[in-house]
Amino acid sequence: MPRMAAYDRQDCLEKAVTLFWEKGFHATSLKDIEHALDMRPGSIYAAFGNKESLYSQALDLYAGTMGKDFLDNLRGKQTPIEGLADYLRELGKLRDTNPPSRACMLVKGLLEAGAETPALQQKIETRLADMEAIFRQAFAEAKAAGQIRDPDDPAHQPDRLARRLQCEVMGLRAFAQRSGDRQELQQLAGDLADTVLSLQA
Amino acid sequence: MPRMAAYDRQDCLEKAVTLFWEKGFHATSLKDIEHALDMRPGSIYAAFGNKESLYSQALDLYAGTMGKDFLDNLRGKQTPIEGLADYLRELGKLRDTNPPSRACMLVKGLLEAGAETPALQQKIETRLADMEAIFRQAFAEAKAAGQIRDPDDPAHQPDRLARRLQCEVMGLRAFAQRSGDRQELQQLAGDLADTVLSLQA
DNA sequence: GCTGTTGTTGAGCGATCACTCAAATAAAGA
DNA sequence: TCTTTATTTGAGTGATCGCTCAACAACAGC
Repeated sequence: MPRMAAYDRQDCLEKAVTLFWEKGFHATSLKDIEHALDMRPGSIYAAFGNKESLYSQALDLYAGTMGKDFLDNLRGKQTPIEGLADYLRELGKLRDTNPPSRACMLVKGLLEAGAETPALQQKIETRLADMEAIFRQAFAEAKAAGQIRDPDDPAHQPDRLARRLQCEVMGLRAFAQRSGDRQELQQLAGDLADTVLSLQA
Repeated sequence: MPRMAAYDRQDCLEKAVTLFWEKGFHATSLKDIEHALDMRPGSIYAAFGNKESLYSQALDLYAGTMGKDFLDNLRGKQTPIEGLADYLRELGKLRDTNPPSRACMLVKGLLEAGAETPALQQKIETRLADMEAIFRQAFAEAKAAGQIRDPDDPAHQPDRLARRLQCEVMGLRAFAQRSGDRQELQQLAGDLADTVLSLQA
């Protein structure tokens, strides 16, 4: 019957992630989007709604990909704890592999989203809570497997460890946004990873 | 001779800090600034240059105040290490005392500043490096006083400890931007503070 | 080829952006 | 009081913002 869409939706969203991740929501104009997606305004609005909606969908794709990558990374590691430590260590290499967007897109969004965009705020909070839950689950599995030292220490409960890990990931990736020495970042990531490893029974 | 300025420069910059800190650079319009400073465009441009220059001067005031507050906090504490730990613990209360801007303005700027504003990028990097140096100095004093455990551990060198502390402060304050439970933030800050305390000899 | 349906196009909408400048205004010295 | 000099004012600049929509183009069934 009708005409087929000329664009690939997933491909567009990936390009939108790249663009928004780098420039942020406010600094990205529709001109930028038109150029990045190679689409004209009408098509963009027909496909994704408006700028905020496109950003929101890009956030979903980003968060989903991040969560999936994290879980993939955990699988195949000796223990959950070692997997978590490795994850931090990997973030130390982020400087070389992923310029110029190193900070977490969710954190960038969290710090940028104001009261004028409550829907974005809520989405970002939800996605961050999702990540925290994934971390908590990993720590819970480690604890269930008896791999956490001092399991009765209240500071070693999965939820507290998860929040702390998320805090450190946020900090590390914000730190990584700086233009400082490559090796210093890797060293910092290693130090944070060692802290996680020291939790091991 | 001439007419005196009707505004107080320092007072204006403080208001600019509050405004930019909350809304970020891009989301703050000149209308917002006119209203916050109670000045008309011409006066603003005569006094501070342009929007970017005003933001830059606000960053300076913010960073200076933060550094000063941190050093004031260190004085009067039993040991440097305890002072650093207390600083982290205090950040856990940030949720109640300082809404709605909890994340560090420098970090917000770092994640927002793009290649279009290299001057801002540079200023932010410099200011973050200054903060890192202040942290390093505090750890160096602690080490000189023999208050650091395992002083030969390379991970316990002042520069590495400083970077790690800055990373954790960045993370904690980004985390604090979330609307989550008040007590959870305080708990997280406490856990991070305890990690610092565990460095003590 | 024709028709019906949907996707694509891009000129252009009103609003807002950062910013300017000539005129009005206020204070200090003559 | 009058002149001089600096500051304040706000209407208005061109540019860009996010976004719309009537016209056009492409495909599937007939």
